[in-house]
Amino acid sequence: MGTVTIKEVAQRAGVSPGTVSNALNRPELVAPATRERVEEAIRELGFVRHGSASTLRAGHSRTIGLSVMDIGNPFFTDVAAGVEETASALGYAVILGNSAGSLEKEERNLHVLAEQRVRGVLITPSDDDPARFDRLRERGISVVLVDHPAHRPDQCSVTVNGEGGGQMATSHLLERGSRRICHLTGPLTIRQCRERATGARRAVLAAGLDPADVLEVVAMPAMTARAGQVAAERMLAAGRLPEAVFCANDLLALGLLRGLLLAGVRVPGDVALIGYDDIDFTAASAVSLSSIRQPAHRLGQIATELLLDECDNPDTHAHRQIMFQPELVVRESTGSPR
Amino acid sequence: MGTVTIKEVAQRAGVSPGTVSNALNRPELVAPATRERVEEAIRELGFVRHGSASTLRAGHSRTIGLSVMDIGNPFFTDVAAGVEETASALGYAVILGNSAGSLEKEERNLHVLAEQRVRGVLITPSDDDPARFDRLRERGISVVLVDHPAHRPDQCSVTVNGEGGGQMATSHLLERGSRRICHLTGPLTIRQCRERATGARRAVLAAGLDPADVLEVVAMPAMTARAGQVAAERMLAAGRLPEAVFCANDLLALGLLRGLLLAGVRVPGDVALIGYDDIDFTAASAVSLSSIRQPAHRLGQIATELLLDECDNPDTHAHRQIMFQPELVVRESTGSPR
DNA sequence: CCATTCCATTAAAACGTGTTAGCGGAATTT
DNA sequence: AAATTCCGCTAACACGTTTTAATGGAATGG
Repeated sequence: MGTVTIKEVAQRAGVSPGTVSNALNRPELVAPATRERVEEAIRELGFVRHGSASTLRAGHSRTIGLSVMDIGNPFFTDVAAGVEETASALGYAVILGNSAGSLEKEERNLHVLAEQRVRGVLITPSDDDPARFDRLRERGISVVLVDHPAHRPDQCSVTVNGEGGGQMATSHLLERGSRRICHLTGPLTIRQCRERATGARRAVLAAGLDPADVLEVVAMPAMTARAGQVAAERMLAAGRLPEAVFCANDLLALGLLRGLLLAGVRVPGDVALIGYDDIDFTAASAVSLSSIRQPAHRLGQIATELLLDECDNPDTHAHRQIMFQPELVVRESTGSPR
Repeated sequence: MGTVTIKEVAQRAGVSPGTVSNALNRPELVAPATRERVEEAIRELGFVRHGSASTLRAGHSRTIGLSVMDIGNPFFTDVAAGVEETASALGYAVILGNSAGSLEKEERNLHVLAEQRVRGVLITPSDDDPARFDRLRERGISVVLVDHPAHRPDQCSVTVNGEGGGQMATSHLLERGSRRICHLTGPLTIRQCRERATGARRAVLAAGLDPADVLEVVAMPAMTARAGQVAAERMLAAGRLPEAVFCANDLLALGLLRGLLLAGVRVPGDVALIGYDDIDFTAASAVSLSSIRQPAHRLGQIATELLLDECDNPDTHAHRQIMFQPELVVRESTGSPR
């Protein structure tokens, strides 16, 4: 009961199991008439191919793994949506893992993915160790890094220029006239945070100014709205507000914005504010938020295409490190002070 | 090369393949000394169990499927996070599908999940047809409905009381003194929208008022911030603003809020506003948004526990239809007019 | 000391599919 | 008409694991 196998389909269609398999996987090998009979038998019996048996015999599966750092962050949600859309269109299933920033959890996820013999893995790694994925690749599991540059030429990666984005945001604040800028960011162990900070510094230098005078970097332990609000409270307690804040993340920016507004600080009048990621909600916030837009959805699409190309055409595949350019979106929070 | 099998591990440890399998799955059957040898061999060779072979032989996998309606909606993201967390803790992998509201896509997802022989499926179905999942259950794939009530006692479901939530929101507006209320919602083909609308109506009746006088229902084709802003523009064009708006969704509410504020309408002074879902961003919006909180993360957790219990203890398992109660969260957007 | 029980281990048979080599017959060429 | 090529199909094995029945040896009881 329950499971109907390829054998029963064969019997019903009056052919051998091998022919049914061919009709499914290499239809051009089987005569139109028999193919029709097989398809009818499949429909009548409600046959569904046993993916595990198929994987076992064929040596590869129709699934890919996706390991992200924070499924709660809309940026990663957008990436995930792009991945799911592309993979699904090509008949691949996506196994989702949320590392939540924990290296241990990430390792556990990768182990599960290895057990499932996924065709490949898309991952936003929590650390910088490039050797960590070698074990996977030795097993024939391709790896594409998402939002993290590959260190070596034999690996694909898809990123957005973080230094460029940081520079863009900071230049915008400088052009606006701000000369005391705070860069509110997350743990500097996170590469994206480091990049954006570097970009900020570079923008100050490019303007012929001394970072020591102009730029103060404040790193919070988390990149959440909650952390942003805490940062606001600290700034207010310290007494001396910066003229502008560049947040490494829209969530931080939204929290900071809320904290400042609650205390009666005017934005952008007293403090200008720019975030990063341009998530959907920035436009709807108290003061609409200027931000650096990243093509998250597209990132997911391209990463998936790269991965599946690497899987399906291992010999012709050329490893690529693709870097998208972010885009400055100016809204009210850095508008001219009224 | 690459794949190291149970056989090689057995050879290295000087035992038979069967013993290695036992050491992995039923350690109590093998003597401590040999178990130690086996574990060492596994470590040395970097052996990873072939999940497909295991599934094929054992007849069931360690994966569950999750099919949601809109991965971009923070409510579902929270659910997904709860699911991933719980499943992962129990050693299960989660295959993610995004139906994007399309029935056809949902069917395709379910087919993929059936092929993968997932242990069970968590689904937020796009329609009301209860028979649609029978085919899955015949194949031994358990189904738990998420955010959708089960019609039959032999099926688990986890929901949040939508009528109650709708009533709660509307009563709150009525108590506040509003007598011309607009209910802004999405397609009424969506069950959640219907429920909330019913709740709104019931609240009006419970207050001894006539819905025809008090309540106007406006259904948008989508439940996005964009749609909310369009709704605001229409209201303004129509000239006559309601005293209060109950939105079936925070995204709609945020969009509406933005549209109203841009036109100089005061919230809650001219129009009071309440949303639904209480997503993270409501607190950070222009005017912080009153909303109906749903325990999304918990929903995901419980649904997963129910599903895995049904899988692991099919005889003792009691099907349950769990309904959570939502919670009113009052913020500025329904505060007393200044 | 023999019979019994118990324990740790093994050999071998599945699970459902993909694939390879080969077979018979029809179509084509000599 | 015989020889060759081609086409559509089949038989049978392999993939890596789990599981059942069987095995041998140690421990226990009479």
